[in-house]
Amino acid sequence: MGYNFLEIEKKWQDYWAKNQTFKAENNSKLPKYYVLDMFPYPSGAGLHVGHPLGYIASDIYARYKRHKGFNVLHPQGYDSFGLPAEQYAIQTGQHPNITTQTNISRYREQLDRMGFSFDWSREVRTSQADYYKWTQWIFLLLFDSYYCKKANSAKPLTELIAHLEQKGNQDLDAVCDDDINSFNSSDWSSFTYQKQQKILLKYRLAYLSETEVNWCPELGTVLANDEIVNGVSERGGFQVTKKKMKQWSMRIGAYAERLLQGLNTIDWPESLKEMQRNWIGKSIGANVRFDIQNENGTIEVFTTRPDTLFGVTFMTLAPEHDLVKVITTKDQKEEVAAYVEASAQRSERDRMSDVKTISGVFTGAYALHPFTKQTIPIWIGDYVLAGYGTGAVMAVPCGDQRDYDFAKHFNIPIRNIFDGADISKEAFIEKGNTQITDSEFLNGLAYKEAMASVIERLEKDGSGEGTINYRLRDAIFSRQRYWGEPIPVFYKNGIPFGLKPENLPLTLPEVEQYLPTPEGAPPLGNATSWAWDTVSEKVVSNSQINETTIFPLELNTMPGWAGSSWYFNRYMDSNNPDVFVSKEAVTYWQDVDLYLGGSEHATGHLLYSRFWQKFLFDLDLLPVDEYAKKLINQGMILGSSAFVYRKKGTKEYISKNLTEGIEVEPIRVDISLVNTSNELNIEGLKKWQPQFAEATFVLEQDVYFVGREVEKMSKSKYNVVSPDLICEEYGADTLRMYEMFLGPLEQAKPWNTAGISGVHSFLKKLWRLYHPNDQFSVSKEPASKESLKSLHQTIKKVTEDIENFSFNTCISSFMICVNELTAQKCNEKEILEPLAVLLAPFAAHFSEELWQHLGNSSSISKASFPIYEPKFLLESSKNYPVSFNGKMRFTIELSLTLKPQEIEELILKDERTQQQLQGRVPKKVIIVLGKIINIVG
RNA sequence: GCUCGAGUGGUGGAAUUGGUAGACACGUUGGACUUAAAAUCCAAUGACCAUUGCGGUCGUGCGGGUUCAAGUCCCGCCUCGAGUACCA
Repeated sequence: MGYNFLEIEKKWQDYWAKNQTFKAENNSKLPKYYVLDMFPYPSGAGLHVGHPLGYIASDIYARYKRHKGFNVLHPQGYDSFGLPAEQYAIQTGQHPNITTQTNISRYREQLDRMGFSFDWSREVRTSQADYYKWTQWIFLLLFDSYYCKKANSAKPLTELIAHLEQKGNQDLDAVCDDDINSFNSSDWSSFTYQKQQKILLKYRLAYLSETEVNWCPELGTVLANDEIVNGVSERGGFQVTKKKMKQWSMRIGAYAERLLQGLNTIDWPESLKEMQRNWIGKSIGANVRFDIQNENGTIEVFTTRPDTLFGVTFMTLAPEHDLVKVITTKDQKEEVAAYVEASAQRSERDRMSDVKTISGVFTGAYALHPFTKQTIPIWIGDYVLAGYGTGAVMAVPCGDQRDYDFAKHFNIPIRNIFDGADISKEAFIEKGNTQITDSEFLNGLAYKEAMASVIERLEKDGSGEGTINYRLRDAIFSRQRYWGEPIPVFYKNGIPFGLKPENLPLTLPEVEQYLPTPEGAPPLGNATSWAWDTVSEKVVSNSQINETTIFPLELNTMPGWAGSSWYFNRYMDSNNPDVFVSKEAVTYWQDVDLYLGGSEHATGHLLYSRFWQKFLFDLDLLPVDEYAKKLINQGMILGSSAFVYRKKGTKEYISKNLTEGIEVEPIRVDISLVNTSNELNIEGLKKWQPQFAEATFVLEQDVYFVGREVEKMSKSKYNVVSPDLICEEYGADTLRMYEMFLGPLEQAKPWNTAGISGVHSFLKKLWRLYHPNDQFSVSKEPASKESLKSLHQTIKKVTEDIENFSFNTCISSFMICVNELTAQKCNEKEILEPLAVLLAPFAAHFSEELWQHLGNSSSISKASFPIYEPKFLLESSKNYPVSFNGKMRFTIELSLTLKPQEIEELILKDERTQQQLQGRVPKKVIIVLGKIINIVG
C-alpha cells in the first residue's frame, strides 16, 4: 500500500468535520488571530483552480498560527446576492434563492475537498434574512446620522435636530448638500414638518438625490460604468442614455480625508494604497471668486495653482454650469445654446475617448480679475467637468496645457508670468523654483511662497480661500434589481422614513416576474402582497405616521457592496440574533489580522468597507476604525486558452505553424481536447461542437497543433481547469502545495500542470521514507547529526518563509530536506515528529495521517510548531569557509599570506564582525587589504 | 498621456536586500532495475571554446555610471502588465 491520498484525505476531512476541529472560541486565554478570505460569489460555474489560491495561502497561515498557539478565527461565507442569479431567474423563472442554494452546495463540496480549516459554524450568507437584517440595520444608522466636521465624526441625527432647533444652521459645520440656504432657529420652527424633513435629508449620510445615471431602457435598469462597452450595454448590446433619477447615495465624501490618512496606518500593498489615494484624489488649492461684469453674482473656480492668478486670460465654464444661461449675451445666445445642446447629446464615453478635439464657445460675458479688475472673457468648454470642483476654471494658458491648447485654438492671448520660461510651444507646468513675474505682489516669488501669499490675500479680501478638493464621488446606493437587500424605507408624501429597527428584517417579497414593471418601476414593484400584510403593521408603529394610511415602500434594492462592507465583523459573532456583533466578541477579536483577496476590489469593496467601518466606529459600535491590519493581494491564476485556426470563409482548419500568410480566424476550443504538447484531439473536437463535425484539418507531421494564449480563466473561454480533477488524480495536498509552488503569491501566473508531478513525488518520497516495505516504521534511535542539521535548517527556513508569505520557497526547502533525509536513509521518530508538524499547514491530511501513525490520538493542529535550534547547525560546522574574490589581484596576494588560523583570529578580533555574527558561524568572509569587508552567514 | 509594478536558462521560478547568479522543480539526455511497461533510483543539463587533464571566455531587456564587488544602487532608453483617464 503506497500513499493513498484519496483514502487519507476523505478520512481526515470527515474527522475534522465530526470533531469541529477548527471551531474558534469567542473566549480564550490564547492570543487571537483573525485570518480572513474575501468571500466568494457562488456562481453556477463552480470553483476553478484559480479560486483556491488565496484560500490555500490563508489556510496555510491560519494553520501555522494555530500551531504557534493562537486562537485562530478563520471563517468563510458567501456573497450571495448578485446579478447572475437574477439574470438566470429572468430567463428561466427559477427563484434566485434556489439557484444560489444549489451553487452554494456545490462550492461547499469543492471547498471541503481541499481540506480548508474553515470554521463553518460561523458561515454567513448575505442573501439570508438573518444576515441582511443587519445590513438594513446599518443602513438605517447611516440614514439617521450626519457628519459633524468639528468633531470629525458621524453623529446621530438627533444632535443635528437639537442644533437646528437652537440655532438654525448657523454655526453648524456639517457635511451636506450644497444647496442649503441659511436659516435661524425661529425659521426652523416655522418650517412645516415636510420642509424640515427635506432639509434633514440634505444632511443624512444615506440620502436621496437626483443623480445622473446610465439608464438602459431595454433592460429597465441602471448600469454601472463598467457594464457599458462602447456606449451600449455589455449584456445585450442595448442603447444606454443619461437619465436623472432619484437615487439613494452614501456620503462617503465626508470620510475622504480619514480614508486617505487611514492608509498610512495599515499594512496593505503599496500599489493598492496608491490606487485608493488616486481614487480619493485629494488636491490642495484655492477657491477664487470672480465678479461678473454688468451682472450681479460671481463665478467661483477651484484651482490648484492660485499662484498663477495673474496669468489668467480667460475663464471656462462647464456646459452644464448654472450661470451659463444667466450671463450669455444676446448675440451669443444661439451659439451657446447649440453648444450646450450638442455636448448634452454626447455621451460621457464620447467626451472621454475624444480628448484631442478642442471645442468651446464664447458667452459674450466678462468677469473681473479679483486684484487687477481687468476684464476676462468667459467661455464654455466641455473639457471642464460639471461634477468636479466648482464646474468652472480660471484658465492660465501659460501654466496649463489644456488651457494653452484652448487659447491657441481660439486665438486667446497668452500671458507669460514665469521668469525665463519658454512657452512658445507648450505650457510651462513645472512647480519648481521658477520665479513669477508680471504678477504685482507675487513678483520674485516661487510656487510655494506665491501660493501662500495669494491665499492670504484672497482670504483678506473675501474673494476666495484656500481649500481642498477630492475626486471621490458619493456612492450611489440604489439598484433597480430584485436580488438584493430591500432598502428599509417607506415614503409619506414623497418624504422617506426609515423602518423601526425592531421591524427588521424587511424581507424580500416573492414576485412573479423578475423584470421591471410595465410602468418602469423596479422589479419589487411586481410584488402584489409585499409586505402590506406583514409590513403595514410595522409602518404604522412609527410614531410620526398617521395610523390609518398605508405608505409605499422603497422599491430599489441595495448594491452588491452593501453586504460585503461589514461581513468581517459578523463572523466574530455570526449566530447572534440580538446584535450585529456583540461587544464582547468584538472586544476580543478586534479586527482582521490578515486579509487575503484580489486587487480588483481596490476601489470598490475595499474602500466602501473601510468607510462603513469608520462610520460604525464613530457610533462607538466597533473598537477600531480600520478593520484589516494587513492585506495581501493574491495574484490571479490565468487560463491558457487553446485556439484552432479556420481559413476565412471555409471549413478548413490549419495547424498553428502553417498559418503564416493565410487569412485565418482563431477560434477557442476546449482545453480538455488538447494535450500538453499542444496537439489537438481531432475526433474529440468533432464531437464537441457541431460546427466542427464537417471540418477538414491541415496537419503538420500528422498532428494538428493549436495556438495558446494566456487570459483570464472563464467558462466562456473554454479554458477552465477544475480543482476536482486534480484532487482526483493527485490529491488535495498535492494541489495545495503545487498552487503555492507555482510562484510568489502576489504574482499573476498561468495555470500549467507541467510541474505538478514534482510536488506529488515529493509527498510520495516522504511517505516511502517512513513506509519501507509498505509498513509504517520509525526508528526510536536518536537521530544523526546530519539529519538534525537538515531538519533544523528546514525549520529555520520554513518558519522565516511562512512569516514572509513566501510559500513557494517553503516548498523548495521541504524538497531539499526530504532529498537529504532520503540520502541519509533517515527514519528516526525524532526527525519525523517535528517534520510532520512543519508540513502540516501545507499538506494537512498527509501530516495528520503520519501524526496518527506516530501514535498521537488528537489532531496535529493541536501540536506546537517546532522551534529552530541553532546548535544543530553549529555543531556540524568545523571550519570557517573563506572565499576571496579571484578577480582582485591584491586580494589574492593578501589572502595567500593569511593562513586559516590567522583568518579565524581576524574574525574573532573584529568587534563589528562579532556583533554581526551574534554567535553564528559565517558562511563566507570577504577580506580585502587585510580588513574584513563583509561577512555572510 | 499620467501613476505604480515587472523584465534572470528550453520552462515555472531562487538569490539571505550589494557578496560564488541560476536554489528547488519541470523538461531534455544518458544510465540502473525490468522479458517489457509503469513506478523508482543515479548522473549530466546557462551559452560558447577546450575536452589528453587542469580549465577558459561571455552571461540577469539595452546603453552608461558608482563600488574591491551590481540581477540588486544611480542616470538615460526599450518592452510588457495593472490602474486611471480632460480632476483645473
